[in-house]
This record gives sequence, structure tokens and C-alpha cells, in this order.
Amino acid sequence: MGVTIKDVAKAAGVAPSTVSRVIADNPRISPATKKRVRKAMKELGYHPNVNARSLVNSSTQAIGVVMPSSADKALQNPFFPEVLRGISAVAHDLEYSLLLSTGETEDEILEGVQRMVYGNRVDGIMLLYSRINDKVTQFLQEKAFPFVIVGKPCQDADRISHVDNDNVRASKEITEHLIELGHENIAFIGGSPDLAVTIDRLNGYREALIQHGMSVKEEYIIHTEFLKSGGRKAVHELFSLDLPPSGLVIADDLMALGVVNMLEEFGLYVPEDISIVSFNNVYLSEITRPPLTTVDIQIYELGSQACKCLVEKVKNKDEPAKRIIIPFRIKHRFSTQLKGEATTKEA
Amino acid sequence: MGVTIKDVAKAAGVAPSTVSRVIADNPRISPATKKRVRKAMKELGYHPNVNARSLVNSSTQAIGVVMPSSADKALQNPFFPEVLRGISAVAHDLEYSLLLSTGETEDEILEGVQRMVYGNRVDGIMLLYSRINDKVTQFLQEKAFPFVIVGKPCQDADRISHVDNDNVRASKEITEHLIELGHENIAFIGGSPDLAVTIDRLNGYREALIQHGMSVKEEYIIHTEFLKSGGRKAVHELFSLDLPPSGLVIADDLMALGVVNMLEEFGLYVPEDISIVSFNNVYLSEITRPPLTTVDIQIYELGSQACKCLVEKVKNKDEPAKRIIIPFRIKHRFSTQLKGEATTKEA
DNA sequence: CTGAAAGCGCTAACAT
DNA sequence: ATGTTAGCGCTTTCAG
Repeated sequence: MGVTIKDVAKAAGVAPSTVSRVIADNPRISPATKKRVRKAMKELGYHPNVNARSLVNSSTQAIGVVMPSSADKALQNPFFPEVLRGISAVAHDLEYSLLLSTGETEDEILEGVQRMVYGNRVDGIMLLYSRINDKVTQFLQEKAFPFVIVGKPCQDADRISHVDNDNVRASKEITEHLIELGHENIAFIGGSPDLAVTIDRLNGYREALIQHGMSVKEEYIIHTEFLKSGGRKAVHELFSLDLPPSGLVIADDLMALGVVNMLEEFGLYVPEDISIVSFNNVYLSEITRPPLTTVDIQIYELGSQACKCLVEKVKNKDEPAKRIIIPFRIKHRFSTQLKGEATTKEA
Repeated sequence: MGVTIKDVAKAAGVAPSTVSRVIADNPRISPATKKRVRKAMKELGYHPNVNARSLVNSSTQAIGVVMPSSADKALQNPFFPEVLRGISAVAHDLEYSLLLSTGETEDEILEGVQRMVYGNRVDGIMLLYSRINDKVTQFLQEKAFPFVIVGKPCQDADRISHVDNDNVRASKEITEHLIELGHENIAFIGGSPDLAVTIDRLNGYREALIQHGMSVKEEYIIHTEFLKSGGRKAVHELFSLDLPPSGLVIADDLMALGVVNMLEEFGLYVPEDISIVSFNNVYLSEITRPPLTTVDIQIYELGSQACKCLVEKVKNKDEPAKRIIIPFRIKHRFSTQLKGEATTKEA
């Protein structure tokens, strides 16, 4: 159905191999023939068949992007479209295609990944999450298949290329912001404790408290899967404590948004009654009421750097493992307030 | 690097062609040899090379998924991860891979699509948006490349397979809900007027008004790109009118969420001061305050049906063009109120 | 029921 | 600077 290299060769009066060389812009072809061949390609509407090419150089010019399980609502986090934008931009630039893989369960995801690598569909893989005891990571490591993680590997961090923020420092700083505002009872709400990102952010929170001579209480730390009924219960309990917190460090903007709304149900307002800070600086955090004070982790950059890094690794197998830390910055908005400050609600 | 069909053949003491037939589960191979060959495959850890296979039968077992431009914030709409979930589920089932394509500009997107089809990377393409004068659609039609649209084609709707909701009816019904509640001044806020979905929803709104003897005023219809500064201005103007609306039909949950918050800034509360209804029933619409009355369009179903439809078309080139309408249902929640009803704010 | 051989579209030695 | 040839891993006639 398509026009092949032979057709072009015939039309240009050269051998197929010459055409191939023209495609690769081989310097040993005379400018004259190059021009002639290119003209023929144009006229015939020739486009190389990537499968044929992949077959011979066993390289696909495609990378696989692995999303976390779609079972929980995690996938709905605007984090993903935003990393994808970053990834996509450099992939497009470098002329790489993107294979996407998700699944409801961990096993489904693993299957998807295996299909990609065993079938020679991709040259490298990018993981958009990092959790402990992850089968996908293990599989990729065993096979020594090129991959990079967006986030921090839970093991062998110095042998796995990854691009991440310094989440513990970010968390420490944003917690300190709350402390500086005079809050003395600060709780932490995070996602699954299996996720590297949750662990780091929790640790930063802990460090801040300890360094400021505050005790870290276990009942102030709650883990919840993105605000299902279980999440509501946990938050409810937190505010039923004898000494409820007046400040909240929440590991994710979307969660924060849910918490704000839930709190309102209980008659508690942000920031008048309680100050919250969160992470990611997703678009939603700007337009919600109140606009959220959050740490901007530069999601787009995370994605684009990861893609660049992966392609380098793919092109040069013995590129060393890299760790790339994307700087964060705190976005001060309106979800925090000096502890005990007179209420300024104007509505 | 990989174990090939020849290795398996040798190990099983058969010819490569036999192995190939075993893979295809050809009935003319004796059960005995099948078993023997399968055993050899297992032992050697054989996995077919899809590129080789693609090359010979010019079929890739992959489909391309085209997202709209990532330039505006549209991509951040949870609609997309949710369709993707649906698509992904059936793709996984049918053993198809997903190639993803986006871009900042329309041309970038077109380039991506061309790379997919010219390079023989995919067997079919799924468009996740529908806008008038879309180059991608035109390209695909010219090339007679198999594709389906999630949404309604702006042209040749009977020649292009698509899966959609009856958006005009949905919009009519939800507008009527507002009318039944006693609202007499109802405005419409939608996205780009180039999008099929905006057009349909606007038309449904119009129909409802007309059918109920209400006049449709142009100053009550506003189009805004997902709440940028321009959007704020438009909403502001709307509520500066001599006769501001008491009801709002908003073409998208996410937009609705933005509007609710913006309104609050102006000192207007939902639903006490103004009732709003929207579309999509995205997860966010449940957890926001107030929970939104919205039409559930069954996004997941939209995706899974579209994928099924595309694969059928891909497998059988002269499958007729289909139109699949996914039923909607209205989710009644708390963003609407009887016009003039006593305020019941309990906070 | 199974094997031999050709060929999918392209690249990469190896010639010339 | 260009042509010839072999072969990537697989499927598919065509024989037997």
C-alpha cells in the first residue's frame, strides 16, 4: 500500500541503499544525488516504514510511559497531564513516540510493561510513580532495560536514573512556614505510605517539627487514599482529637482541595480556623477558594528532564545513572494565616 | 539479544514455520507438537518480536490516541484520564498498545498524527476532541485511515464513526431542571465555540429556553477558554448586567468549579444566590463545595466503546461507520435551589 | 501435518 | 560516491 524505498530508488535512478543513505543524511552522498533523491521522495510522498527500520536496528524510536494504577482516583491528578506535557514536548522534539501504559491493578501494569519490552515496542521506559516493592521496577532492573523514574527510587537510588525534587527539604520548609506563623499543632495528611513521595514529605515534616523542638505525634499523621470514605473518616477523627491541629501539611493539592471542602462541612474554615499548605502547585490550586499556599515542584520540568535523560540513556547504553533534582519554590497564597490572628472573613 | 523463532524451532526440533503456526494457534498443527513447541518457548523465554510481525502483515496492534492541544489548560481536565482508563481497559484486553500524541499547537498535533500513520506505527486512531475545521480529521479522512472520534464530528457525521452523548438533549434537560426550579434568567457558559461539544450543549440550552417561552439573550451566552483572565472578565460582566442571571448552565464541571469560586469573590454564593448545573460528573464535582448537580456522561464508557469500535474497524476495513450514543443521566446534588427559596445556609 | 523458501522494507557491510 | 548483497524476525504460499 505504501511507497517504498525501492520505488524512490527507481524514480531517482539510484540504488535502494543510496536512498537509505540519503535518509540518514550520510555525508558520503553527493549533494547532487541527495537533491535528486529528496525530490523523488517528495514527489512520490515517501515515508520510511518505522517497523522495517526497527527490525534491522532493533531500535524503535519510542518510549514507554507507565502511569500508576487507575483503580484509585490517583490518575485524575492533574499532575499526570502536566508531566505528560513535559515529556511529550521533548519526545516530539527528539522524534520519539510515546507508548502509554496503565492498568487497574499492579499486575495489569506489569503485563503492559512486559508487552512493551518483550515485544520490542520501546527503547526505554519512564515510570511516573515510585513505590516500595514495585514489581515493575524489579522487572526492569532484572532485564537491565533502560528506564528512568520520575520521583525517588525506593532502592538502589544511585543505580537508577531519576528526576525528582528534594521533597524532604521542600516539606521541611513548608512546614516551617506554618511554624513561623505560630502554629503549634500541625498535622500531616498524605497518600499511600508506600509511595516514595509520601515518605519524603512525611520525613520533611518530621524534621521540621523536631528541629523546632516540637513533638511529632502519631495521631497527627494520617495516610489516606485520595479522599474516599476512608479519608473522610480519618480527617473527622483528626478533628475530634482533644487537641485538634490548627495547621495541616497535605501532601498533594488535590487532597488539600478535598480537605478544605470537608472541613467546611464541619464548620471549619480555611484559613480563618485552620491553615493548610500542600504540594504540586497544580492549576486547580490557583482557582480554588482559597487559593492554596503550595510548593511548586515544576511538574513540566520534571517530565521534560526525565524524557531527555531517558533518551540519552537509550542512545548510549553506558551513560551513567543520573539523579536530577528539580528546584522547588514555595507559592505563597491564601490558605495560611497567623495563628490566632483576628478573623478577616469579609463575606 | 533476544531469543527468536529459530531458536525455538531448533530446541523443539521443528521448522520455524511450525513455530509460527503454533503462535497463531493454527488448527492444522498436531496437539503433540504444539505442546512441545510451547514448552520450548517457555524454557527459552521466547517472546515474539512485534516489529518483525508488523512488517510482514502491516498491522501493528497499536492504536493512536490524540489529545487536544496542551496549550490551554484543557488537558488538565479529568475527563482525559477517565476516557483513557476506558480506552486502556479494552486495549489491554484486546492486546493493543496505545500511542499517545499531543502537542502545544494544532500543527504539532498534526505532525504527531502524521508520524503515526506514515510511519506505520498504528492501525487506527482515536480523536479525543472534535472541533470545526480540524486539520487532523481532514488528514485522516483524505488518507482514508481508520479512526473514530469521541464526540460528534463537525462534518460528515454519518461517514465518521463516533461515540458521543446526546449532548443537546442532555443540555436541554438540565436547563429545564433550572427552569422547573423557577429560574427565569439563565445564562450559559461554555468553552471554545469551535468545539462540537460546546455547540451541542449551547443548542440544548437554547431549545429549552425557547420551548419554555423564554427569550435567549446573547449577553447571557459566554464562551471562555477555561477560566483564564479573560474568563474572569466575562463572568464579571455577566453579573454586572442590569438583570443578572440567577441560574447558570456551565458546559463543564471544572469550569463550574472555577465559576463557583469566582462568584464567591464577588460575594455571591452557590446555590443560595445562584444555581448552577454543569456537565461530565467528574470526580471533583462530588468533593467540591457545594457538590455539583451535573450530567453524568459516562466518560469511561465513552472511552471503552470508542476503543472497541476502533478495533473492529481496524480488523475489518469495511465495517460500516457507526454512531454510538452513550446514555447520560443527571446527577442531582447541591448546586441548585428553588428560585427565591429562603436561604438555608447553616454555617 | 510439517518443511522449504520467499519476502515484508529497510540498513550495513562489502564491494567497486 | 554509489551499487550489490545479505539479513533483521516473522508469516505465508507452496510442496510434500
